Amino acid sequence: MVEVSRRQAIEDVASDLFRERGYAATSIRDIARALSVQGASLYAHVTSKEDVLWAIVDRAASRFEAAAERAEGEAERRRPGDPAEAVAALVRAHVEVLTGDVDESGVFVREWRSLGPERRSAVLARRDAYEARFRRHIHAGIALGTFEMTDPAIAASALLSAINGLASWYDPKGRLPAGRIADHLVDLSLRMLSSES
Amino acid sequence: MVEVSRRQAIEDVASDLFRERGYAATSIRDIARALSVQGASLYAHVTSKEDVLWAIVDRAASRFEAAAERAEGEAERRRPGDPAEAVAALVRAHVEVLTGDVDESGVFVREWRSLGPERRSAVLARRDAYEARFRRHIHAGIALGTFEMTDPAIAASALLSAINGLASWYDPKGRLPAGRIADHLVDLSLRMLSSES
DNA sequence: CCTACCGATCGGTAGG
DNA sequence: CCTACCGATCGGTAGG
Repeated sequence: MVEVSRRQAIEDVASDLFRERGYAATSIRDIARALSVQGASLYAHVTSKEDVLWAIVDRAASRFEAAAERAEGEAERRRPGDPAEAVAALVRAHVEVLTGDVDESGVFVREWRSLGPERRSAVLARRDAYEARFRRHIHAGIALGTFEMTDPAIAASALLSAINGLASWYDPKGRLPAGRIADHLVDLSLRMLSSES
Repeated sequence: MVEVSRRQAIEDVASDLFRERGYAATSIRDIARALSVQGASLYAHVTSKEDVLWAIVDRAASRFEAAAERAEGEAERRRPGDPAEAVAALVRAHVEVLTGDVDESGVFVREWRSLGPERRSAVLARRDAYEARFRRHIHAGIALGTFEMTDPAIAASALLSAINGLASWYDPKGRLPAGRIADHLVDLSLRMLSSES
């Protein structure tokens, strides 16, 4: 990857290390070593270690939000008011963001708890708003009879957990390409929700 | 909870803290403070910090394995060769272990990566063997036509991720009791797999 | 981006 | 279970 800035290079290396060993177990000097500079030199580009984590988590969150927004819009254009179409689009978009940058997404999924109190609760609120997209379509699908009666909150949590698990086992050089995995997860998700009529 | 031993008290407090802040972000002195003793005093009962993590992870793994073994046995006794019955029993057993001790299970699900290389790969192997139980029943169900055609490895990963997500959001004092949550997750799991015939 | 350095904290040991 | 202490490492600053 071509680095546009030193700051970006730091965040890329940090994403890799944070995902691999976790934020707390990664030191500023670990990041610096991977860039062949002294630890103290990083402070010319970042103000704190948490600052780097925040940049990664915030960018990942924005990517997920933007992709979901676009996916919902396109689903609505294709099949207005169709909850299955909307959920399928959301799942596919989520998988695409996740497989598009495993490091960044993995840090977002697993390491946001290491943020300070205000940022942590800000992330929690954004995650809840994101999950609410799924809850809304599940709720609508139940009302329409497209989806089986179920608890929308549990179904949405289970569904998102299922696809977020990908962050732990997806391997870009693995058996299946990202597109095929997305197909499978869309199928599994819809089957989990759909009524059998 | 009545503590049977000082060692057990240490592990209980450590489970709580490891789950809350993560292993790397929790110091031996944090654990000691929660027990109102000096940090160095803990070393009369444990040989290292990783030793404590290992005890927690190993015990949790054993609980999941034992529960799964029993669940498969009972399912086979009730409905021999019925993959749906087996998966339902496995999911229910898993949820019961998880909700039975959120701290221990949460550490097992999230913090096993902090173990040293040998222990980490031992845990990975046990997790794979555990997941293989699900894969086997899914494979059998597809062969029988009970389950929809799908990739058993992806389906098993997705299913386990979905229920493991519980470790992140289950609240013993929450809206729904553990039993009701288990019912929902069993339903969602079977629906995810079952063919619509 | 470097050297030099700060105070704090880490996991762990010695010896009682 | 305590006091006293070890060497190592931590995030971060000063001053160039």
